[in-house]
Amino acid sequence: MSKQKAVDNFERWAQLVQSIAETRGSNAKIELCANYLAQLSPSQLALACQYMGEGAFSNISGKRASIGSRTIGMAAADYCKIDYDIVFKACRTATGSSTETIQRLFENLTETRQKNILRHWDLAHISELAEKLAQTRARKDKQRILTRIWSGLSPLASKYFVRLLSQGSLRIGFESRSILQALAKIYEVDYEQLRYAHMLTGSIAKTAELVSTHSLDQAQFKLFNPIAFMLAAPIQSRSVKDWDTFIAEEKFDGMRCQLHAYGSKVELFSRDLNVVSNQFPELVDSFAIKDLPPVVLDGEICVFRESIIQPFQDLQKRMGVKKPTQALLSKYPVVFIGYDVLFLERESTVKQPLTQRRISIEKLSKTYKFPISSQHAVSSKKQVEQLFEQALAHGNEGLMLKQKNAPYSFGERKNHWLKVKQPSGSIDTVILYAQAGSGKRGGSYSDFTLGVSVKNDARYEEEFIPIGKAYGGYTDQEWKQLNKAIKGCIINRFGPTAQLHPEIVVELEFEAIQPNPRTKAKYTLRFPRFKAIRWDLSPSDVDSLEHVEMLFEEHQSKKRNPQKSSHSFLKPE
DNA sequence: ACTGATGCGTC
DNA sequence: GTCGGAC
DNA sequence: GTCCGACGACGCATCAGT
Repeated sequence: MSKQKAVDNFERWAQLVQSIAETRGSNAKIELCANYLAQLSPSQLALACQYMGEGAFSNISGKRASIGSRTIGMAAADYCKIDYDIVFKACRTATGSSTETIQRLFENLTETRQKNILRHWDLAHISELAEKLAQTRARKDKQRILTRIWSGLSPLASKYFVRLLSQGSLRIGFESRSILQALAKIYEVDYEQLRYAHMLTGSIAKTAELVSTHSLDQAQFKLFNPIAFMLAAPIQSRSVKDWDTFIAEEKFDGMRCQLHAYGSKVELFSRDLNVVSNQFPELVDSFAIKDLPPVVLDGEICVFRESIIQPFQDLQKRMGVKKPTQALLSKYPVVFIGYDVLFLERESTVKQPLTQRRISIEKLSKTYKFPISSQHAVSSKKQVEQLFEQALAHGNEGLMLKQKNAPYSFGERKNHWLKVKQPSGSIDTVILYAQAGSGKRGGSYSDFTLGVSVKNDARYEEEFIPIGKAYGGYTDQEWKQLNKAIKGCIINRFGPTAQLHPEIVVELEFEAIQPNPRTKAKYTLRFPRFKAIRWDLSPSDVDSLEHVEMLFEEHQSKKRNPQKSSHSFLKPE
C-alpha cells in the first residue's frame, strides 16, 4: 500500500478524530487537525473536512441516511448476537452513548471481533457506502448493509461511521469553526474571510475545496442559494439602556423563511436551509406573479385567517405537508411577512445598516404589494413594555429589538437582535420518573418526568400523573444534589428508567399549555424547563391538574386581536 | 388497508 | 425552541 | 460575547407488521 493511501484511508481519519476528541483545549485540537489536513490532496481534504463538520453528506446535498438510533442499535445487537432490549440498551445507559456502546461491544466480543476484516477503505468509498444506505428504503436492508460495513471497519471507525450518519455533529468538541481555523492556518488566509466564504457556500467541503485551490473569491452570494439566518439572543443576556439605538418589531410565532425571487421564479427556504416551496404553493404563486427584481427576503410564515394571526399549532399542520390539498390550503391560509432584505438587484445588502435595508424593503413592499413587519421607534423601557403588551394582544410571542446600525450578521447569534419574551407561567410539580442522560450527561439521572396532582380528582385513580418531561434549567451542582436525593426514593426500575416515590418538588416554567388528547393529563407544556428545585415544598404542595386546566382556560379566553386598529404587519393594497 | 413505531424538521 | 457551561 | 451540547412537544411521512 502506498504512503498516500495510508493517509487517505478512513481508519486514519477515525484515529485523528479520536485524538481530537481526547485532546483538551481548542488550540491543541486545531493544531492536530491542521497537521493531518496538510497531508491530504484537495479532494481528500474536502471529504475529511466534510466528515468532521457535516457528516456523511454535505449540507448542500440535501441527502439523508434516514436511519435512526433504534434501527442502528438493533443492527448492532444483531451483529453482536446479543439481545437489544436487555444488553444493548443497558450498555447504552451505562456509557450514555449508542456509538460508544457499539465500539466497546465490537472490541470486546470475541465472536464479533473474528468477523472483522479491515478493508482500509478510503474516504471516497465511505461516501459511496453512506450513499448506498441513503438509497435503500427498507430498514431491514439498511441493517444488512450496515453490518456488512462494520465487518470491514475497526471498532473505532465503526463508531465514527455511525456518527457520520446522524444529522448532528460528531460530538468531539470540534465544530465547523475550528475546522475553518485549521484551514485558515494551513493556507494562511484570514479566518474572517474564510468564515464569510463558508457562509456563502453553506458547506465545509465546498469551502475546503475553494481554499485549497486558492479560489475563495468564487464564493459569492447567489440567488437561490440560501445563506444562514441571523439569530437573536434573549434580552436578559444584555442590559439594555440605550433604547433609542434599537427599533422594535413584534416577534411572530411562525416559521422563519428566506424567500428568493427573480421574475417568475420563487424559492422558499426554512431555518435549516431546506427548500419548503412545495409546502407553501400559494406563497410561491403569489410572489411569482409580482415579477420581482432579483431579491432575497428574510421573514416569517404565519397562518392568517379573518385578519387574525393564528396559533403555531395551526401552522404545524402545514409545515410537514409536501403536497397540500386545496382543503388544507383554505383551512390554514398563510402569509409571508417580510422583515429584512439580504440581496437586491445585483448585490448583497447584508453589510448595510438595518435602517438602510429597511428603506429598501419598505419601497419593495409598496411597489410589489407584499406584507412587511410594522417597525416602531423606541426610546424607553416603558414604551417597550407597552409594545410588548400589544404584541401579546395580537397573538404574537413578544418583541424583537434590533440594533439600527447593525449589519445582517448571517449565521450568528449576536446581541444585535434581542428577543423579548415572558414565560407564560410556572407550576409546582413532583418528579415521578428519572432517566439517565447521554453524552456528558451519561450515567446519571438527568431527564425527569414531572407530575401534577390528581389526588382529589374523581377522573383519576392515581395521586399524580405526568404533565411533561424536563432536562434544562438546573445547574451542575443542582444536578448532583438531585441525583443524591433520587437514590433515596427509587421504588422501581424499568430498564434505564427509575420510578420514584413522589418527594422532590420542582417549579416548572413553560411557554404555553397545549391540549393533547393522547396524554393522560390531556395537556402538555411547550418548552418546559426547571425554574427551581423546591426543597422547601412537599408533595402536598404540588399543583393540581385542575389548576393547569384553569390556567389553560384563562389563556384561551384572551382573544387574539384582529389586525385592524393596530398592526403587527403592513400589507399595502 | 390499517395501525403503531420510527425518523425528521419545526418551534 | 430552552438552558447552563465551556471557550 | 458567542458557541455548543443536551434536552422539550408536536405533526407529518414512511415503514414494519398484521
